[in-house]
Parts: sequence; structure tokens; C-alpha cells
Amino acid sequence: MPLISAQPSSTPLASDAGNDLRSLILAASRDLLLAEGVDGLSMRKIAHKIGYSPTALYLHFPHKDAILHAHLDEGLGMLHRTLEEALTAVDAADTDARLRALAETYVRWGEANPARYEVMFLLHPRHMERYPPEKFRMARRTLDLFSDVLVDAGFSAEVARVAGSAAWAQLHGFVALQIARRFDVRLPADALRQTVVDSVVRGALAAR
Amino acid sequence: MPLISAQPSSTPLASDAGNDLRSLILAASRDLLLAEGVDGLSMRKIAHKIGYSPTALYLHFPHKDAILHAHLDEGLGMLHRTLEEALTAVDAADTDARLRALAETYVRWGEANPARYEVMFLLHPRHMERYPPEKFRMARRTLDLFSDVLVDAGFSAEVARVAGSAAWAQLHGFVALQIARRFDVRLPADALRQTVVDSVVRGALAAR
DNA sequence: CTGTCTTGGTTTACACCGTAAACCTTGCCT
DNA sequence: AGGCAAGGTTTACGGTGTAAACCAAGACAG
Repeated sequence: MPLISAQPSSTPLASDAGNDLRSLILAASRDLLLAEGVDGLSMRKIAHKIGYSPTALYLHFPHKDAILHAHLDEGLGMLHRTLEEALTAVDAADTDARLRALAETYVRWGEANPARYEVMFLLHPRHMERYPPEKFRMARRTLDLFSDVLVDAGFSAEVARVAGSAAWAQLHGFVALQIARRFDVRLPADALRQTVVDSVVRGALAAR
Repeated sequence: MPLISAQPSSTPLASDAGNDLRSLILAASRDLLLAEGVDGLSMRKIAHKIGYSPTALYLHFPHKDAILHAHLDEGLGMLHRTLEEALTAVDAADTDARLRALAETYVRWGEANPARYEVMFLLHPRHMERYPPEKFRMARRTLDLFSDVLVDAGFSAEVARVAGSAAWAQLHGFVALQIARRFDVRLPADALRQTVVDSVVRGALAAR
């Protein structure tokens, strides 16, 4: 039992419905993450927020990165569902429209969820060294959405995988620079995003 | 005078020819940077390496980020020269070839200089807060190489700037994921890079 | 020649970090 | 009642960037 009673997360998700400490940690760290970004997250801050001692967190997570990984998984799930949903809203026979939906949705999701995107794709490789390989594999299911569309369009599996990864990389570049605010502020963001999406869709279709 | 005599940098550059402490700091931090990456760089390590006390570094740099920024500038200069050189090796009238040279060279430079690329474009925004705005502006000269080619090809200045930034972003995505080792290792790296470069060049040309 | 100011450092200290090790308290089971 | 396991806490280590105080040597004015 903690010394100080914990205050509930401001935005409880279904996944931390339980009252166990693990759920408290996840909820508190999510609050911190969304409010202050990934470098505003420390074991001591999380612990303080929920009224436990810092080392209590190690009863439920082997290290800080494991907490990061939990949020990575959560974000991956969110993104995956968002992309799948975007696909359903579009003519299943229209390859161009499907790719465009995927690309546009991916980019907009990243822009709208910078802290989550950071945990998912901007984390330094050092933080990924202990990420379980089987989860790594599962994480690629999201990437597969791109190549699946290409396979449906008649691309060979091999080409589709390369083209899908290429498309992902190109979109990632835009999101990463956008989140890092590296673009000239005078640049019209909408036109820029549009140009990138167009380029990626066209490039994927031409990869055949 | 330091307590311990400093050992010279293993790879002295022209820019730190002087024997003053500032040059020593830059040389030592570059060694550390290239050997261990950006998170292997600490004020204490640099100081120890050159035989000074950690706080001596603050006589020549206002904070650690300023040291990072110095290397950022250096890397930017290297990249800029590399790209310009690549342009001279190609028919000045062939827009496609010029763009392709720029794109391919950019990507390969990033892959070959991961530690420098990290300092230049992968640093957390937090480290850029104190980066001098006038240098920020100068840094964009490199990006301008892309849009200049498009302007030469008859694009309007406005469109060229957007398309140039878009091209940069897409290439950056590939380099960033490559450096972070996020791609499936079974994916053929050459085909992937080729696909990205093709896509970016085609996309830029189509932006008109 | 002496006293003061400046330059270029050092020492010490603060507030933070992740986390290993030892310890303590409570409740269950035999 | 005795032992044990679960679920914590305390303390500690080695690391971080950097602010503040201090100190020694040289330049220079009176």
C-alpha cells in the first residue's frame, strides 16, 4: 500500500481499468507522456504522481524502457486501428484512393499525436535494444497495411514489401520533421503535406 | 593550465588547428561523438579526455548544446559541400539527373555518417531551443540546393520551395529509419534506397 | 615595488536521473 | 505459533548538466 493515496488518471483508458499498481503506472506515465513528451517522463515523477516510491515501479516493469514500450504498443494499436478505419471509408478497388487514405491518415495521425509518435518511431535506438523481438515483428503489421494494398493491386510480394517500406519511410520523414519543427514556419503546411502524400502515392504505384 | 596533459585528437580537422581550449574541446567532443554517438557525449567525458575540469568547458561554450551545435554546423558544411560536388559531376541541363544526384548523395551521406546526421537532424527539439536563429536560416541553404534545381527547371519559387522541402523530408525519413535500424533486416537495402530515391525524384518533378 | 583587476581555470555543490540491494511489514498457510 | 512470500520502502551508487564560490598567476597603475 502506498503512503499517499493516488489520484486517478485524467484520461483513463480501457486498458488500465484494473486498480492494480501496473495500471496506475501506465495511466500516470501516459499523462506525463502526453503532457510533457517523452523526456518529461521519469521514474521518479511517475512514482511521485501515484504516491509510491520510485523503486516500486520495478516490481511491475523491469526497467523504464519497458514502460515506454507499453505506450509504444498502445500507440501502435491506435494507429493501426485508425488506418484500418480509413481504409474502410474508401473504395476497395481503387488502389490510388486506398494508398492516399493510408498516407494522409498516417501523416495526420502523427501530427495530431506527437508524443505518441515520438515513443513509437522517434525513440533513440538505445531505448529499443530491449524491445521484445516478437513485438517488433507484430509492430510491422501496421506497415503491412501499405504493402497489402500493393499486393491487392497485383504487385509481387517482394516488390510490395519494398515499396511499402519506402512509402512508410517517406511519410515518416515528413512527420518527424514536422514534430521537430524543422520546417520553415513560413512554408504552407497543407501544401507541403499534400505534396508529400502525392509523391508517396505516385512513387508506390510506380514501383511495380 | 590543465592538471593532466591532453592527448591530441586522432583526427584533427583544419577547423581546430589552434591550441586553445576551445579547439581541444571541439576535437575531443568530435572523437567522442563519432565513436559513441550523441548520447555518449557528456561534459565530464570531454573534460576528462582533455585533462580539464568539467566546468572549464563553460568558459568557452555557454552550455552543452552549444557544443552539439558546433558539430551540427560542421556536419552541415560537410553535407553541403558533398552535395554541391555531386551536382558538378552531372549534366547541368538534366533536371532529373541533378535531382537524382542530390537525393542519392544525401541519403548515402547520411547512412555513412550516422553520428553527424544524428546531431544535425535527429536531435530532440529540446536541444535546438537555443540554436541561434541566424544559423538556422543559414542551415537551410543546404535544403535550397533541392529547390534551386527545381527553379532552374522552370518551377515557380513558391512551388520549388515546397517541393524541395517535401523531397528533403522524404529522404530524411529513409535515413532516419535506416540509422535507427527500424527496417526489417531482410529487406534489401539497395532496392529500398533506390525505390525511395526514384519516388522522391519523380515526386519533385511532378509537383510543378 | 606594491596593490588591484582580469583571465583562466578548479572545487564544491545542487538537483536531477535509472536502478541495485537491503530491509521491513503484512497476511496467509501449515 | 512459525515460516514464508508478496508488496512495498529506504538507502545507496554512479551518472548527468551546470551554478557559485574560490583561487593562482599575470598585467598594469600609482
